[in-house]
Amino acid sequence: MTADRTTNDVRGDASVTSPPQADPSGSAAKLVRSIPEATVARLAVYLRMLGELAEQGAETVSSEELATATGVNSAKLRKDLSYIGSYGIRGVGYEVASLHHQIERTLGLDRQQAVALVGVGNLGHALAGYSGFGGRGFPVAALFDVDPDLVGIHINGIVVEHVRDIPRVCAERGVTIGMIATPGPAAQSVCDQLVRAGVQCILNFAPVVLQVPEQVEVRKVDLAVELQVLAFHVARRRAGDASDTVVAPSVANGVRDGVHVTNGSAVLPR
Amino acid sequence: MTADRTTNDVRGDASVTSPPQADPSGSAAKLVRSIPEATVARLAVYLRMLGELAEQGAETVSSEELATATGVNSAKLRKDLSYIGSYGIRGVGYEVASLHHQIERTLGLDRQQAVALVGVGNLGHALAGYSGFGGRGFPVAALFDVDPDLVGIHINGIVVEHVRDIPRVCAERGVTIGMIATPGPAAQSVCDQLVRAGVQCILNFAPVVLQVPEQVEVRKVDLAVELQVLAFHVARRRAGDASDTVVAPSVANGVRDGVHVTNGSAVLPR
DNA sequence: CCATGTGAAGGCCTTCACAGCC
DNA sequence: GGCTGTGAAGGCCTTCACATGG
Repeated sequence: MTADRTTNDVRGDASVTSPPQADPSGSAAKLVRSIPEATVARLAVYLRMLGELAEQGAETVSSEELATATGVNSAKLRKDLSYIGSYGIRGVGYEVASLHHQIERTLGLDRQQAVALVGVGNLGHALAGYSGFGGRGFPVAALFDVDPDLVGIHINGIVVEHVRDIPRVCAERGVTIGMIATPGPAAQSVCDQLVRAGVQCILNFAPVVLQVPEQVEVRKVDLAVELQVLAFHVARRRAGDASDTVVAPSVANGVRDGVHVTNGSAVLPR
Repeated sequence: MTADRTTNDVRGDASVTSPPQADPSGSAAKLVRSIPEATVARLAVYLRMLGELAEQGAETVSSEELATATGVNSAKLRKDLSYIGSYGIRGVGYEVASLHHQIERTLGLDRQQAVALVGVGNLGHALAGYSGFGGRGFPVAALFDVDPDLVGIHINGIVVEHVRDIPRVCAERGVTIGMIATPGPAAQSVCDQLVRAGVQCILNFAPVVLQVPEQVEVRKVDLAVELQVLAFHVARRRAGDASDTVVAPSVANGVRDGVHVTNGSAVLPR
């Protein structure tokens, strides 16, 4: 049955106040519903699947179907959706188009967010060329680097500018999200400049902990950590049982961990 | 004060039995200590910082120092370290080299893990060229693609093989970890072949939920999700208060969320 | 005295189970 | 009858606070 699931990361923080919601009651702003961080990440996953379902011509989905397709428990999915409102029809399921729209609105994807990418080395170059961003409402509006061999070249029709111009260029192009794909030592300085340029959120690929003012949100993607966590599981498995054939059907007494899908982000590698 | 923290993802699962530990007691295997998944991810972060500290010539660190440097709470750090044993010295701190070694052992990094990368398109090419893998005990031992224009080329001295040869090549080279950087539609089929080849862990960059047998561990990295979560926070902020200057010092009543560092993986983009 | 290691408390999230509604 | 929405229960993880020991 190949159990699997996609659980997402968690802040040490509490949950998060919701975006503007057409709340009919004139209640004070203090009691707005709040959405757990873990739920927000999963909503993005549901959204993608809803897009695929719509393309396939589906009109409705049940929580069970959508949950299976996205690798979560159906109760969890219903609870997640309950945070954004009651858009399901009992006895039927969810209307695909409508739910898609509601999630999009909740995630703030109804307006485009200009992205700046700093560091067009190995990884950065790949990110710059990744066509999935623009298509998903995240047009890459600016590229930066310090390498004179890179400054001035075009990637996907965008010129690479010098890092020193971050404040001006970001302001001009209304950048709201920054991505840092520089070597570790350069990351903090780049981060500071992005913050000075008014960027509110940063996706950090550099292996450092960024210091930012309270109002700036940082998410970190650390490939080395991912691999090391996997390495741990390989080691654990090797230690645990002796079989090394592919699929051992017998289940050791009490060691029913099995395997699962973890974490929460992905790239359309086109 | 730039509060920040790096919280890592969480499985829906329970924690995880520990790797072989020189337990002096002859106790039954059933009671071995178990390490929370969240802790495992942070251990990798501590490990990197310990490496840097060692390079700088530090002999010892306190939990407070190491915690600040890695963006976590010092109590959490001590609890994390307590899962792998008592290697600290009260009144002093931790011996850098020794702690580094213990974490390495716990994560199973004392033996190399051969990695196979499937899909050398945009992102995959960048990953293949990422020099940080080999240096960290994860040599990329095999590359695969279906594109005839790619099969046969060399990247970093490694030939790109055809996907159909996954079972043979992976077996030959003792691959234990697979990375999937193909377009979404190809991912499941590639995954099946990796599993058939005996790969135990998979790092999935494709935006699909992989179906795997219970014994295979999958971690997913989804850039689109990361950006959408950030977009949500931008939207939330825009909805919350009206100021859009860079650093508004006043804190809205009850909206003291601020900002933080989230999630858990990163790439040394060299 | 200072910093580790850890029971205990608290918080967030998941899971269960069923009432409510179509 | 079926599926959603949700209170309640349970689990994992974080945080606190202090006993413990160099």
